[in-house]
Amino acid sequence: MSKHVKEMGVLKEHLGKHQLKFTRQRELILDAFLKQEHITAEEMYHQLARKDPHLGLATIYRTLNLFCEAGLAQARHFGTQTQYDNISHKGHHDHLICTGCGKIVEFENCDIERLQEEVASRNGFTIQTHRLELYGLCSPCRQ
Amino acid sequence: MSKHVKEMGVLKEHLGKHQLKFTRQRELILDAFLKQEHITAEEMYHQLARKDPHLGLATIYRTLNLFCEAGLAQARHFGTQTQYDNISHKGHHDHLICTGCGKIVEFENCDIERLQEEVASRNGFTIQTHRLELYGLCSPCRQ
DNA sequence: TTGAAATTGATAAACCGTCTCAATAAAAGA
DNA sequence: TCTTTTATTGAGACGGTTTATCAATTTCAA
Ligand SMILES: [Mn+2]
Ligand SMILES: [Mn+2]
Ligand SMILES: [Zn+2]
Ligand SMILES: [Zn+2]
Repeated sequence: MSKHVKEMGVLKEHLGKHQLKFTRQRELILDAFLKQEHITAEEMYHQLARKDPHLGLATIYRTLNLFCEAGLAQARHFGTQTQYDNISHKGHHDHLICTGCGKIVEFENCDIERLQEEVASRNGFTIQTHRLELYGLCSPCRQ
Repeated sequence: MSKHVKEMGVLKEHLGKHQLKFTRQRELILDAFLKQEHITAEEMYHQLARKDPHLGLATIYRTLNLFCEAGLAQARHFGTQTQYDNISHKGHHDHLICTGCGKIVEFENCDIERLQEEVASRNGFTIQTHRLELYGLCSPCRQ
């Protein structure tokens, strides 16, 4: 009856290719992760403490990093902490972040991405990844 | 005979407005900072150890953060460390970063900035700041 | 020159994420 | 299934970076 069948498949395929094992913890953490857009290891730790009080913080970190390698998540260093971004069904995207209330809006913009390529090639670079964050005030926070 | 007269003025004005004092350390650190495009506190600490072996690391951190408040620097959390970006005469700009050799190229692109505004207003946001980093390989690093 | 107030340097502490390692669990083989 | 191998886990130690603390010192306005 578990949801996230497709993503669980992605994880299992990655595990298979790397001689890794499918564990109760990995299943539990993936289920919780896929319900979020972004989450920190610490947040997930507290959230899962109810379901399994013995789940260690190190396991959360290890598992979220595993999800990154499997292409389900993407780590973003955000201020002092690391946010794990759920990219399982969305793929790449960038973020608008309200400095008032902390709200995060995801967006994609092909024109910007194209101009990025232009800037890169003009400087002799080949882009591998990028990071774009717009900080400002959302409509409610401006009153 | 010191250079950086203009920036020293900016600093002094900020100090004056906030009841802060102009010290030998602040002058020394600003002079060193303005010779760099980007630098970490640790790098500056080692660099200045020759001129003043007693300059404390905490003072470097405090002073670089002060420069941010005065609008001379901008902190960017970069991996595990904080880079202080010299924006005194360049103003805002973004970065191309080579994942091979670590080289950083600064750039400005009005078209991208304009599209960012568009994205923001379409989502009801007013942009205060943004952060755009393009990661890839520079021409030498691609062989 | 004096004195209030800010600053400094040394170091402790906080914080975040990784590492270590003995115990446990998974899965492959018999 | 039972056995054996190998990966994983959880607890806590650890390491790197930045901030907090505080007594001594320096700045600067009066
Ligand atoms: Mn996102
Ligand atoms: Mn720069
Ligand atoms: Zn808001
Ligand atoms: Zn390079």
